[in-house]
Amino acid sequence: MDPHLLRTFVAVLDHRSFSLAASALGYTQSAVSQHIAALEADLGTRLVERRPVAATPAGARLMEHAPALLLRLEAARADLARLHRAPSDRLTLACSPAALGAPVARALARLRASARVDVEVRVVGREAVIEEVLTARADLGLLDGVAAPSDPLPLPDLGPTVTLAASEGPLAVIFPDGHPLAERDAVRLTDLAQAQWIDSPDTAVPLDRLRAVCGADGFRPRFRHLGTDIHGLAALAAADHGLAVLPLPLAAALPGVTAVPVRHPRLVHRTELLHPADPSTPARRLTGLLTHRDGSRVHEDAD
Amino acid sequence: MDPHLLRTFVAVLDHRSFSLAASALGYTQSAVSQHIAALEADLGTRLVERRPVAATPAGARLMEHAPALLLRLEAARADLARLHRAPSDRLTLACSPAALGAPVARALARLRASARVDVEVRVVGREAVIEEVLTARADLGLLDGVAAPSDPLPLPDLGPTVTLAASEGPLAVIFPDGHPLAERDAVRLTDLAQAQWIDSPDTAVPLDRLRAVCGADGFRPRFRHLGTDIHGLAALAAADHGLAVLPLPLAAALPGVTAVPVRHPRLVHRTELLHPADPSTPARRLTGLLTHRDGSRVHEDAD
DNA sequence: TAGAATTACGGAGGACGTAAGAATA
DNA sequence: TATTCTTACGTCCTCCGTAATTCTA
Repeated sequence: MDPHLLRTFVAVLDHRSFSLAASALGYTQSAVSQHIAALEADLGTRLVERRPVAATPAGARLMEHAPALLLRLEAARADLARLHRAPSDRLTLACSPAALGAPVARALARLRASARVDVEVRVVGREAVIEEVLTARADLGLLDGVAAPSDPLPLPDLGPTVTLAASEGPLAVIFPDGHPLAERDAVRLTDLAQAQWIDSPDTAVPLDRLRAVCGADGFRPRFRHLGTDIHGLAALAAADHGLAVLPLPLAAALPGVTAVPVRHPRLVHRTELLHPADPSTPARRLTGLLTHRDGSRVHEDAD
Repeated sequence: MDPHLLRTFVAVLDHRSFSLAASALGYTQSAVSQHIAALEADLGTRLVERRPVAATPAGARLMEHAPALLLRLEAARADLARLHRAPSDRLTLACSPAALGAPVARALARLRASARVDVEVRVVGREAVIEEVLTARADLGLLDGVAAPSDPLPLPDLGPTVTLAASEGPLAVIFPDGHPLAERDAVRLTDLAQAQWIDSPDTAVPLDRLRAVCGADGFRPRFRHLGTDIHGLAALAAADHGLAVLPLPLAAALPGVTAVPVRHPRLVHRTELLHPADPSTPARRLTGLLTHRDGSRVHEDAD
């Protein structure tokens, strides 16, 4: 279970090919073959089916461990490296799309007004936000999702190196303009379980999360939208491809769609701040700006 | 960051000695010294101070990663091994002390009545429960704690290999018999923040958890009780060394102390079932018995 | 039969033990 | 000065590349 072997194991299954994995990792085919053989010998099981290359049941099980393990390993190294890097005026913020709203933009403006700070915001998928923070490619992360009021978002293990802060606001469903339900003051999510939904796991609230949080079946995806582009999602929703759940302030400003608040179940759109154990000075300042406003937390509905 | 190096790094800090770590791991002193040197070279930082042996700041940081990392690695291996082990009539259950109440005992009785199953229950500390399940030394785990009603317990990352089920019941504070507050029908935890508390992190509800869940400071430990022995804790509480929080049904049966229900904040004693992805047949049956009774979940207060 | 994984083999480098050398309490 | 860690060095073993071999779509 040498991490090198795990890394090539993951690469082999990702590429569905020994040779492609080899060139991706800078090895020869032969080395990759030996890695897989060594791993299989070590674990006493066949992990990969060849021709075509695919995971055996045991390999699939290992694939549930290996990427997380490698990420944690890299995170540990990045965490140590952070201890010794020079203090910087640069702030890199990894952000899921719906977490980047007006409050964050304003907090960044205040940060730049108060000191000379170069800012880089990277809008990426939810899992990538975690990855960027853990590996110190970003100084801070902002991750949005849906939860019961004042509950935290369910996050995978972030290790000892990050903590959380949050803001909360109302949720909305976006309907195409003129849709019968777009007239409503509010909707119940459970009434819409059987509607047409767009699954946009990185941009909107993922449908499996809606299912979990509503405790209801339904929310079956008929249309999948990959990427981190809220406007594109709005265009799809406007063209009646399906519904999606977004934070209300953001959804209300989208063209071609009407945002209707979610009334039931009682849920909020929540943003968590992923905060390394040992943040840079600009990161610490932004954390202060984001989590305190007149001594209380930022609420998006305060806008 | 070879796991072998991490393992000796952890052993060195655990033993506060290179030579002790070496003999514990079956290496020579020299090898351990080389391991530490290699790790320090790899990470570009001094990790341990010698004479006396202690962690540097960077080493302390690494110690927040390394044990979890090694556990996850062992967990992955154990998970794969589980796939290929022979079906067994034996059930090993790892259990935190306050999770082992009458409902669990009865479920085990029903299991044994319905089939020939050898049972082994290991009562261990909370962290050890997780460890035993992840490394497949136990088939199932039962872990108790305190949370808001219907909230899950905050658990560290359990990987993809385990899921949870739960039972919930009321909480109580134990007072020495005859204590003025022992007459009450109920108490508010926040009123007791400044009282004398016994910190018994593995047996009762850990004080830091009380602090977190009450959102209040206080609950400062003056007396620490290590081990997994509820009766011993009761003896200490009866002798007026301090208070502790336990599940009500269990606390009510303890000698020398009076159990007073916690009314506020609204909290429950919750038990989570740690369930491997691929459990043995007896484990699956016990899970069924524990999580369903007449189609609903077990509630300890149903007794 | 061509594309792709495996096996054979050799050289370079790494890992660990023995033993001698420094450092600190 | 005794204990404990470090360094030097030799051996063995592992790792990876080249190249020949086997497999299968």
